[in-house]
Amino acid sequence: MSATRPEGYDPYAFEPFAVTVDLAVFTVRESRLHVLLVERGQEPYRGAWALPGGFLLPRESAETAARRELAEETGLTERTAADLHLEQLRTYSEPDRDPRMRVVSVAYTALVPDLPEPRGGGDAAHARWMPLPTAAPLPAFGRGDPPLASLAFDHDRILADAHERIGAKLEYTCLATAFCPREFTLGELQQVYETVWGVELDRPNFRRKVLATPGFVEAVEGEPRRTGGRGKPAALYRAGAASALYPPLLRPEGRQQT
Amino acid sequence: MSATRPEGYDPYAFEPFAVTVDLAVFTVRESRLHVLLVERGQEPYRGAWALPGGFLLPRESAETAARRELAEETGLTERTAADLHLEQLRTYSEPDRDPRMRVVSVAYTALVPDLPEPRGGGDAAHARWMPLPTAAPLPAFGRGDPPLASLAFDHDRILADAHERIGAKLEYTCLATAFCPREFTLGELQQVYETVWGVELDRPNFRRKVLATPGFVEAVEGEPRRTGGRGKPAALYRAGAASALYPPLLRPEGRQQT
DNA sequence: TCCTTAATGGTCATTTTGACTATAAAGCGA
DNA sequence: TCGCTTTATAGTCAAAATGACCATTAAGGA
Repeated sequence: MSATRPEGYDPYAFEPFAVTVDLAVFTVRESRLHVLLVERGQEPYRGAWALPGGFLLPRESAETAARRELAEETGLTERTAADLHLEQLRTYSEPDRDPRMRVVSVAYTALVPDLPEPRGGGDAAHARWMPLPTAAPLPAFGRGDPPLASLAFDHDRILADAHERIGAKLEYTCLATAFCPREFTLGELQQVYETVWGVELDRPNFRRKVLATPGFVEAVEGEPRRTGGRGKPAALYRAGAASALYPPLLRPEGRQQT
Repeated sequence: MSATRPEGYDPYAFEPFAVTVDLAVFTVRESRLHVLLVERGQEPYRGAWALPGGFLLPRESAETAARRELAEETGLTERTAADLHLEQLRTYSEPDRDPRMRVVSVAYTALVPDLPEPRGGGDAAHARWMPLPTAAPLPAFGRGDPPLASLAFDHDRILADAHERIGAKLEYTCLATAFCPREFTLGELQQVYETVWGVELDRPNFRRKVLATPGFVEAVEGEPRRTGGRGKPAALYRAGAASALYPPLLRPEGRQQT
């Protein structure tokens, strides 16, 4: 198919690459978007933070490898991790992205509800939830947080791509519920949107939109939650059967984009 | 990071994979969506049709390899091909997707205006534009077309994913202009939407929407085209500077999705 | 008990759609 | 040359969806 593979050329003569998966695992915690990072124990980038990930096993698909890593890094059993939302982001293959050798990495994005601190076995001991810088439009939260800006390899780029992708997918899918526990209030769901997008939304309008979208959420039988929360107890909902939002729930700043 | 990589494990000991790119190159021709296919000259799947593609060169990124293949298969110079729309679709890595060996393939989607028949050098001699089955909602066109339904490897799946992706992207990006020549009429642009989506759109409404979206298209200075076309000559437009559509141009069937 | 904080229930004006009608400007066949 | 057909364009009108607000309800806390 190319000058590099003329007729008669041996198609078995290929350049070998190492293939890995990298995970951008997000959660919403205390109105901040957090990503799961691990501290590197060896060169290159020893001591730097990086996205969790690892090599594919010989007969594993990237998806399988990603779910395995997800379970390990979050400290959940694979069985529990099987329910988490995981989707392929894109593949990074720049020749020099890893100084050691040629590594092609398939990146995945995972959305999880607020989990306990990562207590995985193995070297996940160095894993930690790191808050992402709050987007401009929101009131400035803790400005003293760890400066998340120079991860190992090209992981800054992967993280940025992942953040952008989930922001976009919240618009036209029911993905936001993946950040919530099994039962949640509309206020919590709205928090997800506000946190990921970095904007504030009008509560009544958000509620109207969500409830008007068939299959987005479904009410839990009886009672609202009372919790220690200050205001009026909110009704509880579960994720519905729909996967797409129609019409979409567009972020307000969309107008300003080019 | 895992039981397979305990502390002290040599991270350099990785399983080698072959890495390829596969291309789903689309064009709109005579109100049908066409994809570029090549006939395989050797086993496996000898004689079957497949998406064009090939191995990454030692120091090439997947993107570079994809653009190189695109130029070769379409018979365009790399310089010309550099202007074509090319974007990464996703990566396919099932262990047995290639019977010969472990191959991880990064798939790309390309959109091109109606080009002459592929006359590439090398083995692109077996390349051909193949019409895709017309989606249900449209009037049944030539039902006697080649049954595009069992491509080599997992290329059916890749093709289906690519088709779905471009359909979705037409909704919220200005991508449709990538199918058109440099100057085009609104009727031609509408054709793109109708062809990819397999629906009919209301002409005045389509026109209103496109012209109301700043940066989608811009009018060409003077005159409309007259061409042999039957009706009133249409005004000519060029692609504008915008890349996103806000609000999006939603396909009508959206409602029926889950 | 009064105040503050959220959740909910509504209203109203604007925007955006979707469905259509009407007019203009070619090409064609008789 | 005269209709007829075809495609482009200009509008109209009502329904649907959004954005901006106001009001009420039901806790928890000082």
